[in-house]
Amino acid sequence: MQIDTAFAALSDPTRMGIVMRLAEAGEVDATELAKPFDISQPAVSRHIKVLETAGWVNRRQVGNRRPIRLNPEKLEQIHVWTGRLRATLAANYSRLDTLLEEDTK
Amino acid sequence: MQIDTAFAALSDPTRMGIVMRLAEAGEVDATELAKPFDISQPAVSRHIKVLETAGWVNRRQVGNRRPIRLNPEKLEQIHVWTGRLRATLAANYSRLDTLLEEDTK
DNA sequence: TTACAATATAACATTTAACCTATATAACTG
DNA sequence: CAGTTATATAGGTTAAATGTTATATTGTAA
Repeated sequence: MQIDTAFAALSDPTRMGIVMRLAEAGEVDATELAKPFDISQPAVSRHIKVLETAGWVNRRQVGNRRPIRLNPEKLEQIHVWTGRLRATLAANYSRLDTLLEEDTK
Repeated sequence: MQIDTAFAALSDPTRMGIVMRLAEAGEVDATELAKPFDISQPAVSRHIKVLETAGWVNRRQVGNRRPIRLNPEKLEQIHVWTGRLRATLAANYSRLDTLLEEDTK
């Protein structure tokens, strides 16, 4: 499942910004995507590649442009994962609190 | 909100392993937490610190031990964030698909 | 108080990530 | 075909992350 790879891809503010923008704008060309950032075009190109490798975005070819869009499955995967972990945690929480009280005594 | 910091903290497999274990075990001492990993005790200690700084875990002091536990709020935060982004994406999706069809023509 | 156990910090080496400029590739335009 | 636009790759530099060993700190226990 390589869930840590998915997290690693979002650990950079530029990539996070790209993901947020794609969620709102739907589909954006690489060049357009690069504009708000104060780094070079090649740098953005590599960020996009990192996101693609991690499964966060898909690219298609339209003429000489490469529109990028979010892969909703990846988002879903993280959402589900956090949901499950939350459930696991909640299940263990009451037991844990009991232990904490004993410790305090 | 520094959501990318939260993701960065989970971008390392050791830290991800620590978080998973804490979700299941509730609360674990630093030494105990280090055992499954093939790295030194100081390395694990630093990973714990990264998680703590990012808000993923809390430590308390019990004698000369430092039991660690997950901070459920952080998990909740990520869960909510992915949920919202998913909603945003879904809202834009029908519009996007229309665009894609026009392109294909 | 002396020694031990749990954990953190320091100092240093090594790997990885991110950036830049220059250049390559591929498609569009005249 | 020649020039331009969009994007990717290569080569090199710098900074950040990670790991190691040695040592410091703090609490426990004899």
